[in-house]
Amino acid sequence: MLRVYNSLTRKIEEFAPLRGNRVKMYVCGPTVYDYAHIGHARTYVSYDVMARYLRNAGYSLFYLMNITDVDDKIIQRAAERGVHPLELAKEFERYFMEDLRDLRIESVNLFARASEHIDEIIDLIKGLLEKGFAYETSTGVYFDTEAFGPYGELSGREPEELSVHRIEPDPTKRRPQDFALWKLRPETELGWDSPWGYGRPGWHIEDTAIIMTYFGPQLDVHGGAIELIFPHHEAERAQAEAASGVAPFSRYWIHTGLLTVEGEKMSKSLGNIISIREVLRRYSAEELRYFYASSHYRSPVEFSWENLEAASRALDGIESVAQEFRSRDVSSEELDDRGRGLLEHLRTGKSRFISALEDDFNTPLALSVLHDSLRFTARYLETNDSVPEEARAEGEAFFALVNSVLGVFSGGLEPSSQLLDEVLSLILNVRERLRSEKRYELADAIRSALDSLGIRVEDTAGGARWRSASRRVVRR
RNA sequence: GCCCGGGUGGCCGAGCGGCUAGGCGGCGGCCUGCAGAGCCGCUUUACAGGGGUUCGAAUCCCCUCCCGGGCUCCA
Repeated sequence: MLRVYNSLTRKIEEFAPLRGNRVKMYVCGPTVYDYAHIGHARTYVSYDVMARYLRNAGYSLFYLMNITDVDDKIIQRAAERGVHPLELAKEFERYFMEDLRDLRIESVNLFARASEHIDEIIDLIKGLLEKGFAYETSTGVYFDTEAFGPYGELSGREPEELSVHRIEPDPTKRRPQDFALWKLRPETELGWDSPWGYGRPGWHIEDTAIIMTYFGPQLDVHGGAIELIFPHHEAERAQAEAASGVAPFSRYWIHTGLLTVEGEKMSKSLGNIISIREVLRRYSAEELRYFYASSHYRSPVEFSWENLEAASRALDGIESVAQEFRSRDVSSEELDDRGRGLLEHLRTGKSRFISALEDDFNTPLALSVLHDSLRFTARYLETNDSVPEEARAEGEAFFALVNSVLGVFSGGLEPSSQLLDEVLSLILNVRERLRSEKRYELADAIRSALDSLGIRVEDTAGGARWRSASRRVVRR
């Protein structure tokens, strides 16, 4: 039974979708005006793991993500470059999609652009005005936070503290905490006609409109990074529940912790950005995903190249043992005590791995279970040449599960092509010959040349063995 | 200032009333032409500080200190 932390109740709750085993999940997507960084990746990989887990556990998941392509920052950046805002947005949306692909994120069912849901946004605002949750002024349409009782509940704020503000509020608003649903803008700027005049939607309304378009008044999981809980998610919830009269808008509100660098969150304003593509030039997606999985999704995660390197080494050890395990001969003889022990250990390992994930997606604990199982396996391999077929099947199932949820194994665990196998065995045979003739310089040169191709050669007592090490993204 | 999270061994990071977490790094050993990986041993009587509750506290309660985030740009 899956249990998840719900930000709304601040408790771990049993996960039960609104209808049967169907799960509607929405995650706040990017504002596409620049390259995404590894803080964004942390969030998207976290939800990817949750999505993979849910599907693996038998849920029928529909995963929806918005693309914010209407936004002041996009407009500003486009003006600087002398291009149309939607052109600029398209360009960075393309880069974002490339990043997702390179991060092995394929779990999103539908991406929805704000610019393509203006009608729905306008309808939603109309509804809010009719029900008395919004009011019109000379600068736009605003949400009346006082009319919506539970405002502040999600982020745990009292009404009086909500009026505190850093930026001078629009003077036509009734209260500082009221927020824009529609902003009137000059016709020279990007915008659309509306019953209230030419302009653009406010920050929060696109998400609500998109969710309600595809999911109706309720969804199961609403996700995003913790920094969005206020005011963004607070506002989304208010808009939706006010408009539909149905509560809760989202059954579970899930928030990911932020990625920090030297203790501070990664953000443009601090100038401590490392882009996804920059990291993927040096480390594989699998290594980065392992790094993320090694801390809990709600905890802040401190990025450093050293920490990523440590993750890479840990993953390397896992792959090495797994590879060795699968390369051994299979024995179909009756199980002896040790064989039975291995089988049992792998079986309980797999179930403990699942239990860890069921506990609010505790990936660090799940990884420790994996290490534990592999250490046991490695010990077995120290003193046994072959692997009982039952244990082999159990191990394969375990690794397949790990990979389908976490996506941390690179080519090393995929079946390689026959041609590659044959070519490598040819090369390694020649190299063996060189070694037996003590021509080590040439043998070592071959090993290091293969290594730079992503083929790691390891000489063991039983002969040379190779595996494809993590594949870095190579962009032409 | 107010509101949320946190502070666990050299580093990362689970645990959240009793049971060796795990990983990375370092040192020694086995194996080995070298490298790598693995195995064995050590680093390991760690839980910010101070009070309390309890037979028993990293875990519960109170106080203090420190760090991160939010307080209408943000994944």
